[in-house]
Amino acid sequence: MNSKTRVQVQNRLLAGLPRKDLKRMIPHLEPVSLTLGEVLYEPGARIRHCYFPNDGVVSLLTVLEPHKAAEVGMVGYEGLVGTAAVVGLDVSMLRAVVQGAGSAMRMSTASLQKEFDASDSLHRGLLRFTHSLMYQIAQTAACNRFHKAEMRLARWLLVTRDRLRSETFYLTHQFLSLMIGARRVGVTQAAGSLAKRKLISYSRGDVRILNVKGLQAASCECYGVVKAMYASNARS
Amino acid sequence: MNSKTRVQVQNRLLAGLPRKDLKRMIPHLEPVSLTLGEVLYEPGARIRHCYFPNDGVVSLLTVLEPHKAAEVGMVGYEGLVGTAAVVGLDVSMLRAVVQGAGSAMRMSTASLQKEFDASDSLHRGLLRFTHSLMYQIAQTAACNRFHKAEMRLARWLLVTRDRLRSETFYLTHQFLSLMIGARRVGVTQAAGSLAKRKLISYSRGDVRILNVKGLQAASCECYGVVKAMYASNARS
DNA sequence: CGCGCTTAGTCCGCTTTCGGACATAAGAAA
DNA sequence: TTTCTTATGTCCGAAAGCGGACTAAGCGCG
Repeated sequence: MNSKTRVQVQNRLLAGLPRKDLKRMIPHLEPVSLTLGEVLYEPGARIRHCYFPNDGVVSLLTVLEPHKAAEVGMVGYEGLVGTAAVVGLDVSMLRAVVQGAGSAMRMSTASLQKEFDASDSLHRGLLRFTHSLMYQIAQTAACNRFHKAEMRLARWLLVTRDRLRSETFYLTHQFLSLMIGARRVGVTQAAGSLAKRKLISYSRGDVRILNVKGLQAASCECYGVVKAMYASNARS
Repeated sequence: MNSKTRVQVQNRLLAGLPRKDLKRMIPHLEPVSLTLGEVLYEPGARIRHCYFPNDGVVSLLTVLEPHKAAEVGMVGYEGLVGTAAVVGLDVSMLRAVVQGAGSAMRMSTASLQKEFDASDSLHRGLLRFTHSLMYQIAQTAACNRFHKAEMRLARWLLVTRDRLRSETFYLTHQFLSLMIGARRVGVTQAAGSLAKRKLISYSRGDVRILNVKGLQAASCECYGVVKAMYASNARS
């Protein structure tokens, strides 16, 4: 039994495929671990592999300057990182960075392009996911414009909690500031305010979510909107 | 000669199709005029038709509250309004509103879905356009976060100028405020500042761009970034 | 002509964020 | 233990944006 067959495929796009299609893909799928902070794509760089996360989370960031970026979307086990490469746009405009450690199945873009044409199921699943992601990004665009740092932080923590299925994770203020597109100081203040209200605790990178309901109340509606959108997408 | 055959198909997605594919689609394509301010989709409403603009521009907005919205993308003759419907997500999350009058070919989503499956060319063109749009939205998400109202306004005017191929157009401050996601007062101030520097003139809705170079300097880099992205996409 | 509607310009006080600098504090390394 | 590095917490003045209210200017229409 080699490492490939040992890995559980939890990715929803892959798991939803007919056995036949998945079997054909297996030889081209390489299990890889996603380590915290790992950068999968950098803007302007060629996309050589696409990633089907099994667990963990990958954040997509628009980078304006090296230390000025904002997260525009998150991809977990429900999707694929690198959708653009599938249609031939293989130079990334975004930075993709592992934000919650986990594992993924990766595939060269060339192989994936072939499979994309060969498997109707994969084709449909990918297109549908892409559009969900687009809506997520669109919601984030408005959120970035209108909602305060504290609300965005609360939203971000909730989304991350859902994805990682955990109430605690490791994050520095510096990292969070890149995610929600604020200054580190802004994160310190927002996190302090949430902590004061016992919604979270925070200690040197160790975040604990103490009160989910309360955190939802402190976040913006974008959390619920995007979650509902993904849920309805999963059903249909 | 009926009205259908009289209309010039200028839309790039349609014009790029093999004659055979286009011929098959013609009976299902209905020429419609896009009138300024017309709302094609409202969030939550079903998408019944998709639009291939020939000229004019359609803005895509994320709406948070009836009078709180931000534009996340613009679609003109290079694309299609309603891409999501093609993959079965036929409830719009965005508002689509005609921002520059013109004309389009429209098609029922059912017909378009069939053609999407039948025509490889259309299929490829649509997927590629969708990803360009996604990048555009992602850039806007960061722009909304980091750039000042005046820069966003300058960017918006430049993009609109490119799309409409005109140096003058009709826009109220109220309308612009929805586009760039600011208050009407914010638009008044920003427009006043640009006018003072002789980059534009503004009089009761009548906008004239006086100095393109200067306006570019006053705008954020997002203008160039998105423009370059579309250009490279058109080439490849 | 004049009323009323839409569009535009201004003012105010308040909150949020910015950019920069600086002072702790916890862990890791020496 | 001491030193370094990284992570946090705090403070400042300045800028931008918010929400609301109010004035003024153009325009159509009776």
